[in-house]
Amino acid sequence: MQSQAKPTDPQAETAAHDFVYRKLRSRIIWGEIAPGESLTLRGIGKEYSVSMTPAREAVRRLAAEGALSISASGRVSTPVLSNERIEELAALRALIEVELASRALPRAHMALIDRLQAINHNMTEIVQNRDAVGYIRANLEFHRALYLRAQAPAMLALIETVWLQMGPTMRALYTRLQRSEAPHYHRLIIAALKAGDEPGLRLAVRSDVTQGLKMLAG
Amino acid sequence: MQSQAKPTDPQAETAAHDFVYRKLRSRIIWGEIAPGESLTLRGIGKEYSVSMTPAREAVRRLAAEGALSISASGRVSTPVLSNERIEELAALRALIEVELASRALPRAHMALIDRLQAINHNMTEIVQNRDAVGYIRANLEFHRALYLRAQAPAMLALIETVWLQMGPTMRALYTRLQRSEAPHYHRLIIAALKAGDEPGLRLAVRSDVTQGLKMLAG
DNA sequence: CGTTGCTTTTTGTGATCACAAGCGTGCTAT
DNA sequence: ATAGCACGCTTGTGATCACAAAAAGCAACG
Repeated sequence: MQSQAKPTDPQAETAAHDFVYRKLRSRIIWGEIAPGESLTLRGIGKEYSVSMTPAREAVRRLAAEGALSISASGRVSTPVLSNERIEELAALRALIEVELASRALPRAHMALIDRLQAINHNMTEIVQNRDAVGYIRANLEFHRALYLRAQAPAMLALIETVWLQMGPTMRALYTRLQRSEAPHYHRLIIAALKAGDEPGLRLAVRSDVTQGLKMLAG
Repeated sequence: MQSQAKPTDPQAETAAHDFVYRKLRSRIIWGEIAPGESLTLRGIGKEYSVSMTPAREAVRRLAAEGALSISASGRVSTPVLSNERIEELAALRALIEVELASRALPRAHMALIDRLQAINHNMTEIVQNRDAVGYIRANLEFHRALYLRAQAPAMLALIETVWLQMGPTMRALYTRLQRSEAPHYHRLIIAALKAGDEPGLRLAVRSDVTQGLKMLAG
C-alpha cells in the first residue's frame, strides 16, 4: 500500500524535508557527528521514516550551507576542515559576532543579562560532566541569545551557517581538550554589557570567539 | 519511452541539478530576474529540459543561500528585500569585503592591478550603453578578482551568498538609478593597491560597497 | 457592478523505480 | 604471498506518478 504524498498535512506541521533538515542540522551544529563521518540518503530516510526524496533535499540544503560536503561521486559526509579553513571561519566569527554584539548592546535589557548569566551558570555544571555536546549547545545558546537582540536577521543567519560548518570540528576539538571551567570571557561579555562598555564588549567577544583557535594552533 | 536516469554521464560533465543551479544562480546574481518574480519547478524543468527533480534540488540549494525565497505553500520567488535587510546586507559586505581586500593587499601583483584596471575600463563603456546587468556583472568581476587573491575560500563563498541575495534588488536599484559614470571608488581601490596603503584600501572598499545604499536612503 | 461560491487548473510534495557508477570483497593467476 | 581483476552490493541520480492544497477562472447572486 502506497499512501503517496503526505497523508495528513501539506507542510502545516512542517514538511518532511524540513523536518529531516532540522533534525540533521541540530545534530551537526551541536557536534553530534564526527568530522568526516559519512551519511547515506537511504540511511537518513530510514532513520526518519521518509523516502530518499526528502532526505536528498535536506542534504542538499545542508550542503549549500557548508554543513555537509558532497564528493565528486555524490557521497555525503561531514566536512573535514583544514587548519587554514578553521582560521578563516574563526576570523569570520570574530568579524560578524563583534558587529552583532555591538548592535545588541544598546538594546540589552536586564532580562537578557539575567538569561546570559543563567546559561553561563549551567555551563559550569556541564563542563564538570565532561559533556562536549552539551557544552557546545549551551555556548551557542549564550551567543544566540545575545545576538538576537541585535535585530539583524541576515547577520544572524549568516553566522549560524558558520557555526554549522564548524560543528563537527568543534566537538572533536572540545573532546580533545577537556576544559576544566566555563569560558571566562563570557563573564567579561556580561560585565561589558552591564557597564554599557562597547569597546570592552567588542574585545571580549573577539577574545571568546578566537580563544578556541589558539588551542588548536598551540 | 522513459530513458530513466542520465543517459550518458553520471556527473562527469556536471549533474543536471548542478547545471540548473549554475544557470539560475548566474541569472539571479547578475540581476536578470526582478525582485518578487515567481518561478515554478515545472517551468524551470521545461526551460532546461530536465524533470522536476533536479529543478527542485537546484531551487532548494538557492533557497538555502538566500537567493530564492519559498512561501509557506512552497511557492518559489526571488526575494523582495526590506530596507532594513538591505542595510544589513550592505553592512555585511562592508565588514567582509574590507577584510578580504586587506588580506589580498600583500599578495597583489601587477598583473592583478592591470586586470582590475581593464575591468574598470570596460565598465565605463557598459555604463554608456545603459546595460544594468552588464554593469552588475562587471562590478562583481572586479571585486571577485581582487578577493581571489586573499586566498580565503570560506570568506569568498560567504560574500558570494550575500551578493546572491542582493542580485535582483541591485538590478532594480541600478535601472532606477541610471549611473552616468563608472564607480569612482574603484579608482581609489586601485590607487591604494598600487601604493600598498592598507587604511586607504579599507576605506575605499567600504565606501564603494556602501555607496549604493546611500542612494537608496536618499 | 462587485462579491461570493464553486469548479478547474496549476503547483509543490513525497514515494517509487530503473539505471549507472562507485566501492569493496573475494577469487584467481603468477 | 601478493597483485590484479571480476563480480556483486551499495549508493546517488533523475523520471514519473498520485495526491492535496492553493490559486485562478468562472458563474450566479446580491
